[in-house]
Amino acid sequence: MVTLQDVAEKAGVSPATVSRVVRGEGKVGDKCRAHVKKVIEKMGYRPNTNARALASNKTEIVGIIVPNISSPFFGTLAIGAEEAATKAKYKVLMGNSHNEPKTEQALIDSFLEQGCQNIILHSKFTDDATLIKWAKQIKGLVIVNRFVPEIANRCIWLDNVSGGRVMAEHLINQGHKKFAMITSHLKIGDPADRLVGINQSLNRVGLELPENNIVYSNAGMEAGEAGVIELFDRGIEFSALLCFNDSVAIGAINALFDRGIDVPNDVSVIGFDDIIIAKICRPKLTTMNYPINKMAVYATNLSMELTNNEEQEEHKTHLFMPTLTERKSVTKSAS
Amino acid sequence: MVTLQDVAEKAGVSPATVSRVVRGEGKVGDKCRAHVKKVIEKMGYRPNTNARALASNKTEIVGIIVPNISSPFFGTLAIGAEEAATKAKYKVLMGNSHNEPKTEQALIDSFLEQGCQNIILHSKFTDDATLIKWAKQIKGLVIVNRFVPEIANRCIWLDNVSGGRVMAEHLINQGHKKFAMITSHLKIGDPADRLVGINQSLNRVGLELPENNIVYSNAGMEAGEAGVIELFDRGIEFSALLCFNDSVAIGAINALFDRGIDVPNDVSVIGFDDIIIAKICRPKLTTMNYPINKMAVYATNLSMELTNNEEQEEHKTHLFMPTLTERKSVTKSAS
DNA sequence: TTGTAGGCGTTATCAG
DNA sequence: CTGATAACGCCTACAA
Repeated sequence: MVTLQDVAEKAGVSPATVSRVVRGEGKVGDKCRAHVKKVIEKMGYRPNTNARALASNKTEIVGIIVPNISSPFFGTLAIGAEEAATKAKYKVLMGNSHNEPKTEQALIDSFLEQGCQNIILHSKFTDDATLIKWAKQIKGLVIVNRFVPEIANRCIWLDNVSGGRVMAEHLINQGHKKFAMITSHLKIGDPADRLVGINQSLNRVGLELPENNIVYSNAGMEAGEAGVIELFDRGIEFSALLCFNDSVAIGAINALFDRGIDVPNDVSVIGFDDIIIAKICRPKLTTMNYPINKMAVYATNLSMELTNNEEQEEHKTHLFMPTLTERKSVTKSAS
Repeated sequence: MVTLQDVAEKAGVSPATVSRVVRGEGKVGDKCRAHVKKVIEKMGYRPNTNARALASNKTEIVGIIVPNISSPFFGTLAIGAEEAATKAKYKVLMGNSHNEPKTEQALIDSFLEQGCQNIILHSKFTDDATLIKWAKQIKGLVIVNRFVPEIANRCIWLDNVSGGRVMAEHLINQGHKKFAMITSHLKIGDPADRLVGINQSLNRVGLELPENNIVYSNAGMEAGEAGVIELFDRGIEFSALLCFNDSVAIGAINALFDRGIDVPNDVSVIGFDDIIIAKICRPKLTTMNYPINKMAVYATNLSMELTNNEEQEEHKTHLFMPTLTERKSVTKSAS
């Protein structure tokens, strides 16, 4: 392994000078710099990241913590973060929390131990207080998909109320009047916000989504299937079904299909997230696009700015808007 | 930050002793050890990974390099590797090669720079010679989904010939006689091996897959759609369609559906990989299960054994078998 | 603009 | 069994 020292000797300069040209900082004469660069090239010198981290107490690593990277949504998040990190020559550490706060804490500790001060965190079950504590000890901590007022400027999140509003409006514009919904049993956060938006749009035109037309469950495909069955058991009539996310929507469509109900001709279904399978399923899903990739890129850049002492407006947060993606699962109401 | 020194002073012993108890190596008196441990606990000491790496020239990091972690297949791979790594208290570096050898090389360099000697690599486009070179300089390099004879004991791969055989057999057992296939345009590696297996099964019972019944394209959903159209343009008749992977299969099913052809009643379709969407699509896909998660776990453990100087049989490779997963896209032939 | 030297937190080799 | 004491490779004041 070639060290800074080796290069310095070969080039006939001091280690300090080589260090300067490697980092591109400090004053170095043009001739000298060119010469050193050539020697570095020739010897194939690569700085030792660990030594550098030890001496400078800094690293160029961003850590990504998500529930499960194999889900398309988080995979997309990870790709965005990785892209931004790689572009800045940062490395990326990855960890799956499986939605367990304990695991999350362990990952944070592990990353910190590695000297990683840039962490992109997607956390739904760790309490605000803990997040605030972490934010204090981790300069580059950024939270994705959650809003914590005390650390607003570290939060990159989505306007779920607006999302709910837009999806309901679209259905209204297609002439739908009878709605049902399959959403998450979590009564706070995203699901609740979307419901607020949906009701805003509905109420404005004198329509409503009766509580009895809402099935609360978890957020997977099975939930969509079970949700449809539950709605039928309750004897609910509806021409438009709002789903918490695309997986739920696809499960619902399958269950409807099994009962001989065609989507979109008999019932319209709308999803949320716009994950890859929304383009693959049949019918292709009309859904709200969640710009998670862009958000991840943004979050990563923000994190790096944070650790590089770049000026950040403390009293600002980072809110993204979901947008309607029209495909084939929603159509005009027959009535 | 609490250092080894701090602990040593507080405990009234030398740094060397603390280091010994931290690492659990070397001889330390029972009393002494217990006392030091208590102090460590009380002070909340965490070893500095970078200093450790610098001094010992070892790290506990495994690097994962895949084309694109947001695809379900690679996401599943990553989850398996991460799980095994985390269990051994290793950290995980992640990189996406996007199938570009240059990017792959850059990632390898980057990981090496970090001191990472455990690398799980999924590479299809880097040549054997380069892989062999890497294997020489990276003690814990393990290749997933590829066989390179010279470094056989570092290769974790799938018996694609057997996979092809099994999928064809299943179709034969259902009474199918007219086959078509949409596969990858790569004439070597996985696609070719599967084709060999398919032909073995077919030939044994006097059947065949004529070259004209094969469409070569890439491996995405669009390829499946285009493939079906191409087959019809050629006027091919078939009751069973073999697809290179699940995405292709789903694209094919959609294209068939658009033409009023029902799967599985009119045509049976079989996929490969058994990614998550195989359970989600309609009809649920009959496909070959690719145990990529297990393979990733295995690969990661092997990599760690390799760097820990555990005995490894040089003349051994690691071959996994795909298995048939029956769902709803294949049925008995009408004829 | 360039060089010197001390230090970052651990490991590991010797003595004792 | 325990304790000094060099490394490890690089950064960074401080000098020159």
